[in-house]
Amino acid sequence: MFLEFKAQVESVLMDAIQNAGFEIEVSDLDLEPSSYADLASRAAFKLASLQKQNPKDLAAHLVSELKIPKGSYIGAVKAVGPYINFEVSRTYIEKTVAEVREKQEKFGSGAPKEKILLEHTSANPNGPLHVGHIRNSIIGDTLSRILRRAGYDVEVQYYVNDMGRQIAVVSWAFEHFKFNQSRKSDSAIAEIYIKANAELEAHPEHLAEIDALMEGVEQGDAATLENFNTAVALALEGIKETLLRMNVVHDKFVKESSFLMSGAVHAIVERIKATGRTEFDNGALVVELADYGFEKTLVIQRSNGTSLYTTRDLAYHEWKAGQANRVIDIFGADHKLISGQLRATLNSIGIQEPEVVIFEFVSLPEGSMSTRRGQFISADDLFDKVTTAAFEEVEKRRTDLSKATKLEIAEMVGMGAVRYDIVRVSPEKSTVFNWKEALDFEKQGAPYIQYSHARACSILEKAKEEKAWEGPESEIEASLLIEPSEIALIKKMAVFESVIEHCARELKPHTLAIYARELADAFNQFYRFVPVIAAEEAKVRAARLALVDCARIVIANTLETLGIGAPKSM
RNA sequence: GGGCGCGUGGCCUAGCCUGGAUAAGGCGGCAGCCUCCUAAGCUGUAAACCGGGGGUUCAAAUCCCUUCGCGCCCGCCA
Repeated sequence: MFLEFKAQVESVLMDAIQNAGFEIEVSDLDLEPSSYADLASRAAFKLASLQKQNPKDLAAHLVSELKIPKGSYIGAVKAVGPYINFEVSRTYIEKTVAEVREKQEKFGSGAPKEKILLEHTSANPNGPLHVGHIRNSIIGDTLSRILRRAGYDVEVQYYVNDMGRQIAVVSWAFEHFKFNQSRKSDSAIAEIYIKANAELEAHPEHLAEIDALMEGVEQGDAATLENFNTAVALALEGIKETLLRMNVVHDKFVKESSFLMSGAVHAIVERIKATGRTEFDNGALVVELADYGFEKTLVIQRSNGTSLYTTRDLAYHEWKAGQANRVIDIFGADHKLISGQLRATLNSIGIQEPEVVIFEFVSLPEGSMSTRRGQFISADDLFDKVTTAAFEEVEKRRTDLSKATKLEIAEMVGMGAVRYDIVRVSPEKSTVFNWKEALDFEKQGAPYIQYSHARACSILEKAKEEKAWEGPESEIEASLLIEPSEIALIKKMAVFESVIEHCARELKPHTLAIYARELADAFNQFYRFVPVIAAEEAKVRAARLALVDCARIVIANTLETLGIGAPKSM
């Protein structure tokens, strides 16, 4: 709805500018929402410098030239100083309500678009996911949900490192340490992986055994492969469980080894060699990328002839490029350089490069996290503590509910809090994990938004019980929705689609988190100031109930896009 | 040493790309609001010269230069 409004403002304003005898680009209209107007134009500033005239006079002049067609989404227009302020019309308000009621869970969705292949998480299967990994999962999953809502056909993949050095260490660890069957499989893997690393550090003479294992896999040795697979499967089983609890789902788990087996790794190395930008450096095959701005060469083959992660990743990206129109990767800040080199190398052989979203690190007060050193807070641990804290909150507030219901709510609230807490911060900000904040269900969090959803549901439920509501299909007079907080709420709902569109274009999921909070703010203020069930007139009550239903829908759609549960009661 | 990112009230963040109207929100502080649809809510209030310095511009948190601080990277690891 908002996008149509904006288009109308653009068209009307461009006409006025033309009628006034000026010329300007649409982008110079500088249309932005502000606290003064639904859309404000700063075109007068631009024209002022071109025409050498006072921007105030220009703004007033342009407003006098404006012609607003009947039934337009544009209501009042005012020149305030150099600004031209546009308000939406009643038509806009009432159509928004009608559109939400009609489209329901589809409200805010865009038209079908091309296929996108999005890769996220892809953590090494050498232990459980920790709080650093889940920033990747949550950014990636939220982005995939945003893109789907925007209309893209999104396939989500997890790239499984099933043959790197770390996995060789895990495999080696299996033969030297006892695997604890009673623990969650990924944690048990981490346990022996940490021991193995300590052992290898103390006795570096064993490192040759790791190299031997890696060569075995590279050459397709059945027994070694089998051992690697067992280790990877165990770790992955636990990781998948953790992802599922976060409401994160991957369509495919793609193994690195498959590209070696298929010959794709060998083929792409040959293709890179054919560009003439490779050379041997102490026996290793390296790619020269100075013309792409990289001082260091990129090693794509060890001197013993085996491939590296990067080599297999090149083959993986070649394959991905053939599967979709766009390829998006979510990587941690430690991948900045390597992903740049990867892109450059792909570009040099004419393969479509991925769009890379980089997020900065989550560290602990005592330093950065490391699975190898055993210094990390596992995601499972965080989830358990958060849902326990949420359960205590529910217990305090709702003595009327069964334990099962309270547990269900606590799970939604706790996991929602985790997801929201991570997604609300823009990815380029590095953060320090803090237990106190993680366990604090503050207003700027998922519980606040979930609570506004529960309140909306509760009003509708009560109205149904009291037979005061004819249900979502009832005829209403939207013209009765005139309270300031009603209008503010409707305007907030109307921009949902444009927020989705913006997040999808910029690949910035945190903007949606901020919108969710603002939407909840708008609903809570409406809730506070406008009686619904207690409304005097039946027609007004019906219109307000319909509005509550709309708010319920848009809040639920927003939460769904954030991958956060929308409890009907809490 | 080089590259990239970040630096906004006591604390955590939004805004920066695409410069413009009082720098926005939360936590914490202070003062209020439950005979009324769930107080995980609402209202009010104090608190920031947007790390420092310089520049561009009619206009800079936003762009440019410089400097300081923090994070990440600069492996035949991933």
